[in-house]
Amino acid sequence: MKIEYTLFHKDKKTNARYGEIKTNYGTYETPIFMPVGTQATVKTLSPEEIKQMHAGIILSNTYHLWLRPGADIVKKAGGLHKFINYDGPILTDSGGFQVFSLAKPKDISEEGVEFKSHINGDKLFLTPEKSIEIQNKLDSDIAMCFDECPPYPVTHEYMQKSVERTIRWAKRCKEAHKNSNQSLFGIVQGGEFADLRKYSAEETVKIDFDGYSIGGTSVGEDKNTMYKMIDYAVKYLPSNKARYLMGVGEPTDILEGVERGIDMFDCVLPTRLARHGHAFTRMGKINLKNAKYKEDFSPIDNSCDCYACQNYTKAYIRHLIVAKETFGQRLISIHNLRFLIKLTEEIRQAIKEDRFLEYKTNFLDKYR
RNA sequence: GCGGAUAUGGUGAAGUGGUUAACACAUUGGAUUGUGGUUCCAACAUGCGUGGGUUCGAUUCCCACUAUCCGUC
Repeated sequence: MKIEYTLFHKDKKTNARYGEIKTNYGTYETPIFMPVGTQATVKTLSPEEIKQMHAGIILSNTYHLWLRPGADIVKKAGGLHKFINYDGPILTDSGGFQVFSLAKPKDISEEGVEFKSHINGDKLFLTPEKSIEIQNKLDSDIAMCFDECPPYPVTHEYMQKSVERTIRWAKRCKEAHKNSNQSLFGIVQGGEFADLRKYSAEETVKIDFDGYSIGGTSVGEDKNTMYKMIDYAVKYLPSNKARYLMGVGEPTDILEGVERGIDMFDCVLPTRLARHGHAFTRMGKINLKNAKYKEDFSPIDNSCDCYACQNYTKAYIRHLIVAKETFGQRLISIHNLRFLIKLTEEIRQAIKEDRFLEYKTNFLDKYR
């Protein structure tokens, strides 16, 4: 079956909403944060550890899995869930963002995008139909439309052409998508332009997808611009479908997104920061490599219930990171992901009790 | 004991008779938002073993001393 979104409660003072998403692999409350596992693994972590931190949906990636090991191999394995031994829901990104972010140089035409593999330089051609075909083979629960994610900033003229093309591609994605067990999300683009966000949202909604996401954020714009991009788009999205803000994962931005009516977030930040020794705490982000933690035998965050905080000290984790031991990367990854997941748990509770703004203010008061 | 060589920041190591003494590692900060896990940026020797001398000026030339290394007895 397709996923089903149910809205339970809307905050009285803001657009924040509490709901749930029913999937073939369980039901999950929203707002939700989704860990990213680009290459069919959340870097450094096992599926068991992902489950232990009460994660719901995880992400994987069309582009990366297409190049390696190849969609057919995943299909032969019995689909992504079996291949990676994860029995929770999986969302696959379409490859649109990767084409933009790492497969340069690229040549965008109406048919699709020609670019070079970042692995071996192979000439590749990705189209909406191809992306959907790959995602079908991967057998994820939620597939994303193949879109163009233009850099920031770009002229209104360019963005308009890009948005129109992304809408035509969205139609082709919908047309190519036949899998009744897989949901398909449309993506709203339009950069920082209010009129284009509106146009993109309205046209994408007309095509009728199982959920909608806001793309083209966190590509270098400042935070206020990003919040405006959300505002411009979200008001044209139907309230009975899930809304997904792509690539956003700073605690501050999650709160701002939730306030504006976003249900789903994903971000590489918690795991990437972890690999570089940075950890989220209630008081803000800290750099565990800092010399001041050499003899700090307290956990990363006293109030955290994660495996790392229950068992290990800053001094030890700092040593592991400085010594480039992967166990350190794992411990902080576990902590950072759990931190964001717990944040969304608390957000949901706050929305239920109509005190989201109060919660947000309290959180931001201490954070940073 | 004799002969020879070398002495540059935490480490390895460039370099020059004259403005800011390369670079790398380490260290210390910072960055990172639909992940190219090993990335990027920045700071870091007021001084070139010690003491004299030559020179307008010496880390660079000369002398002594000290230390280290090699050879030799």
